[in-house]
Amino acid sequence: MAKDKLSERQSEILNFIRTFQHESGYPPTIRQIGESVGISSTSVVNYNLNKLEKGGYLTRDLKVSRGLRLAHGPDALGGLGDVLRIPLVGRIFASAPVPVPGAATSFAPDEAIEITRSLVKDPENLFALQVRGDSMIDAMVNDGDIVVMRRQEQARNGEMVAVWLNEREETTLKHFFLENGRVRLQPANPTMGPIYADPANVRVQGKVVLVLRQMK
Amino acid sequence: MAKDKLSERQSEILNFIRTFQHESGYPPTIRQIGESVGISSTSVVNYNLNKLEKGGYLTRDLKVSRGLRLAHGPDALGGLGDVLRIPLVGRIFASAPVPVPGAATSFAPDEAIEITRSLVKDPENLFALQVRGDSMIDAMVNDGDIVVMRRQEQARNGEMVAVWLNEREETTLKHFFLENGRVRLQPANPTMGPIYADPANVRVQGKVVLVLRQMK
DNA sequence: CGATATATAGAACAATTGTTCTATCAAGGA
DNA sequence: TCCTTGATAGAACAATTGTTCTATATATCG
Repeated sequence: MAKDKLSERQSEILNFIRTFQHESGYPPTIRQIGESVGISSTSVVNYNLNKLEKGGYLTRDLKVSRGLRLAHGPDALGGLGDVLRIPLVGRIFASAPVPVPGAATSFAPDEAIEITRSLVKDPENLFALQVRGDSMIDAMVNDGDIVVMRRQEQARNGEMVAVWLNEREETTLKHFFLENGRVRLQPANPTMGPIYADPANVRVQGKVVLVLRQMK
Repeated sequence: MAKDKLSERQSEILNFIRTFQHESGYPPTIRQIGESVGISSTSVVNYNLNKLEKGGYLTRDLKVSRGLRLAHGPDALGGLGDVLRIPLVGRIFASAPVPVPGAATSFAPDEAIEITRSLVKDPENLFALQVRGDSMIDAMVNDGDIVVMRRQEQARNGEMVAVWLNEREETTLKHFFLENGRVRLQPANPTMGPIYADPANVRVQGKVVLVLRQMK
């Protein structure tokens, strides 16, 4: 059972939650819902909320006060349609590998940047890093710049990736090319030459999808 | 006392609230805030929240669990409305002045880029240009990059501006410094030296506020 | 009819959560 | 030096709030 049609009461509940959330900035309590809909018993509200959750109309967080949110539907609360919030997971500099966030890790970064979805084609697996130092100027990336990356271990020819070079023990941002069994890493700065490396010594850590430089 | 500058802790708190609200759909509790920022005492969190409310950064509803919301600012509860649509008015290259859009001109560009308001501090008089050619690599700006500029004829020291140099007949992006009656234009690339010019021969066309580079 | 599922009420409970009070410590000012 | 202010900690308290349990009524189905 997924989407049953709503009872009159359940519609009222949804409606009230929507209004309350909009006006208060946070969801109502069970008792507030009951009061607005004319239910004296908290258990009945709870009962209906569970129904609504089963129906996919909202999500609940158990044991959490006001722990519910409307499903992202026609006019969901957040409405964050075209704004992506990308975790700023750390710094990137030449002398250390990229701090790639773990796959299933539900980390909670206290910092994040927001960009419009239109700036990237695929919003999956993105994270952001701030560049530390001048070591990546050959990638046209300056101290303080923010690079948005997608986590991936494989690179296709021509993509700009962050790689860790075992031999040199450094992280660098380069355009990646696999040619005749060796890797050519081409700086973005057209005035500079490529470096070559053995594929075994190159570890791709992510693909650069966006570089942001904010001026003071 | 209205708008004091925030302490490090208070910034963290605001940041956490923003992130939490975004991810959960409702605000955090006092104890959740304390935990995330590293405060063991609920009274200290309460203390800082009151400070923040006095400063106008958020609103609180007394005696209400999770009863706080961020002030309608950079990204208030909804998060919507903080997307700026910036007209892409043309190309910028070395051999021509910047195509600055007219002041009151209500032009209707067919192209535009969208960015979140949080990426710029003042959303007034912005326009965007796409860089053509490799002539601005000394400004760490590559062919294809998009520069977002604010229209202005005056520059303050240290700002990165687009200037037209009468003598050389070229447009360039440099950090601007007025020193002892002459203009020093400093490339963003720290490995390159400045050029000097007579103020009469330097025409500031706009201030660079953001550089965007999208990777294929 | 009897059985089962649905919807509702009321009450009690336990956990969550905001508030308040006292105390400590450092930095200035009088 | 003493006193005030700002910032922090800890604990205790009281209100809020989600959960659970029992009970009742109504319907539907065999």
